[in-house]
Amino acid sequence: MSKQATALPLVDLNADAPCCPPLATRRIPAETAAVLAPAFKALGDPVRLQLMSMIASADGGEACVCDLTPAFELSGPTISHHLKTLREAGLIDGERRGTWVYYRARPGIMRQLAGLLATE
Amino acid sequence: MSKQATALPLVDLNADAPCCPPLATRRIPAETAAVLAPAFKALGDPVRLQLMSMIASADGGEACVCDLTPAFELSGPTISHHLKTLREAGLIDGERRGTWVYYRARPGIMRQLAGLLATE
DNA sequence: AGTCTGTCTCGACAAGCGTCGAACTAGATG
DNA sequence: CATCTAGTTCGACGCTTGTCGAGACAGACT
Repeated sequence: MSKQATALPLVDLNADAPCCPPLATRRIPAETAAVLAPAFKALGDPVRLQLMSMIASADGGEACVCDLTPAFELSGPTISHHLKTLREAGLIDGERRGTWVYYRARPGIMRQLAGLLATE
Repeated sequence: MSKQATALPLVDLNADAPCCPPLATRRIPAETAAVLAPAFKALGDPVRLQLMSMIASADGGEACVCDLTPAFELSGPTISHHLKTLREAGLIDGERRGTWVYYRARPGIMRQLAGLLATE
């Protein structure tokens, strides 16, 4: 349930400190782009962007799938698929507790992405 | 050359002030997600992420296609296609000056995206 | 006008993605 | 054990995307 994209080279997506200077400050190396692009890609779908926001802004920092699914006019498998995509991009982490599954945001990678886009 | 995604409702991608509170503060409305997701999607390709960085970090704030293309092992049409994608996402703006075409980053939307991801 | 160079458009192709229903698994509860 | 519910996985379907080569277009320079 906490499966990670396996082999995260050179860039630590969980670090608190920014991995790299803003995109506009210095040209991103190809390896960095290869690691970070999938995270942006995962956020590049309206449903996943909303899911991400619902999870990150949820009370207690976590959201139950049972609360996420009915917020969309989409089938359960489709929501599950989007959550898997976010998970494999390293943006969220899921945990089963009894009957329900809860997801929480991984703050490290969010900081990496925000730092990269910073214009300062 | 400065074609825009036409009809930007509710959210002004060029504004200097953030359009909305961070993703983790309040749940993003569907309309906002629909407007912002395409920008993340455009950044969700390693080549485009590098292009974006090369343009945004270039001397004078602009980069010539003639300098961008040879930086990748890709055909001219492919680079041109990626630049068009970034353009249509509102991330860059192109201008022809004589023989060459120059692209520059649109700082407003970058701020919107960074603000949305801010964890504060 | 002719030509050369830089960039874009077009058409094609394989690969990837979003969606669904059906079938499956994990826990809870009878 | 039987059954019910919450989520996930699987297989399939059409649509989108990344890539290319061929050709078109725009300026510069003979």
